[in-house]
Amino acid sequence: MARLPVYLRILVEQADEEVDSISSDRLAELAGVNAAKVRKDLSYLGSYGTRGVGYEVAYLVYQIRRELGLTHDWPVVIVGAGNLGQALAGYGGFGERGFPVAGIVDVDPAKVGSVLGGVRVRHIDELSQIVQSRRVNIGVIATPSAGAQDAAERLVRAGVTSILNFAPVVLSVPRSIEVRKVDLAVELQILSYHEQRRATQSTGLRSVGGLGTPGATATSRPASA
Amino acid sequence: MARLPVYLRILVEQADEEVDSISSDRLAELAGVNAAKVRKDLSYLGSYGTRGVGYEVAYLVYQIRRELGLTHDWPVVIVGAGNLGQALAGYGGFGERGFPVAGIVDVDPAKVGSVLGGVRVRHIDELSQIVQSRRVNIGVIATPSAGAQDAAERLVRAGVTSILNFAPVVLSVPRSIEVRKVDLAVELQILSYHEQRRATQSTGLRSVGGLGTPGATATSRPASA
DNA sequence: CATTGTGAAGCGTTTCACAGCC
DNA sequence: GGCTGTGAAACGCTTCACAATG
Repeated sequence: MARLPVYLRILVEQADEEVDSISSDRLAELAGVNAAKVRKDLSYLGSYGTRGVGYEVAYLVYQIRRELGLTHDWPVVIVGAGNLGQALAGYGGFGERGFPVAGIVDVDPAKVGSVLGGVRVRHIDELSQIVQSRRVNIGVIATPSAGAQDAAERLVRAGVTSILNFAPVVLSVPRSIEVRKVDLAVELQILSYHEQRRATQSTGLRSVGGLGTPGATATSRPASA
Repeated sequence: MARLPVYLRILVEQADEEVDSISSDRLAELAGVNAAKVRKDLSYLGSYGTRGVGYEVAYLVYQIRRELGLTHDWPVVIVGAGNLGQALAGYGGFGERGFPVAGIVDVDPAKVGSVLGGVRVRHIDELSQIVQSRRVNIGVIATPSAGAQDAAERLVRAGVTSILNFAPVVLSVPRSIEVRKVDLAVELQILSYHEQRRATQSTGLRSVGGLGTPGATATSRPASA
């Protein structure tokens, strides 16, 4: 599931380069995964490749877009106009990829009014109004930890049904709400874990064991030709 | 593995609130996971709880920190001083959590010299020098997609052994390098997939099936008392 | 007697391996 | 001949269930 967006990006790139047919082998190589996995994944879409040939790029792009619901835009609203909120709003790739920023809100009246990436920061009390008038389904939480739960509750009350949470807290929301979390500290700590293993392994300071590193965890394999 | 940092954060919070003993049940509730999972996870650390009582918070914090290699700081270097790089540098929580920003570099001479979050932006040619003098092991790629592979190669050449990549591309690096990826577009597209399912399910436009949503995927469960 | 630690079962995902097809 | 589609095996992670124990 998390791989479909990756395939999609690669396929779009390939289409830009006038490639119109691709094998599972090649796609796997570009995506840094196993070819059998690519075929299994694509088989769930019900879309068919051609045996002996491969998959038609344009058709696959269409199918994946369809499956992911990317046939139309999904406006998002950002809660929190601090460093991160500003960066997200300013990052053009958001709108480009079908997720235009319908609004940014903050609790701090001092932040209201400034313009970020073409969108004016509004007060959080206007959240419901933005969500309703712009038909927003997806909310992004870019507040400090302390404000995240409140932001989530406001988003849910406003009618948002999916949340992307950048705050390092476990949100408590109704189970019908889809939540995804991006936690920078967690990512860095996982890297730190590997660095530490590296260090202790070579010096033999610690005996054995530790948590598993099956093969090459989350690591991208070289994909050059 | 990815859960240890979450436990750690919660345990530190609990310690701040003067809680000195915690059961797997309670920790599981706060972390939004199953209690058996917590116990299994903690058992890998070799750290022992007390049957009938629970785990000693301070001791667990120490053990997890140790396992994750968080007993000392890991300076990081950020490549790319655009929106995201700026936000990352400006985000204080980075240094607080043991990952001080040792430097920010950019290819664009126009960006060099400005100061972000107390760190002056330097030219990418100085990367090696920063990595070596500051003993940096972890690099963060915050460049546009087009520059990411080059950034990765420079980081590796400079001696970095772990990379956190925010660019939506599959990096090709030696297998000894640990890479983690944070892809905002992928996260949003996964949410879009769920939104789309929601929409089609209720209107019955599409028949059945689709990719699995086992239970409540990646969703945090309510954890209130 | 509440709670840990852990074998064993359950389950979803990955990989293999090859039949089927163009 | 080359490549897809897919049963079946392998694997790893999650959950159960309960014996062990402070």
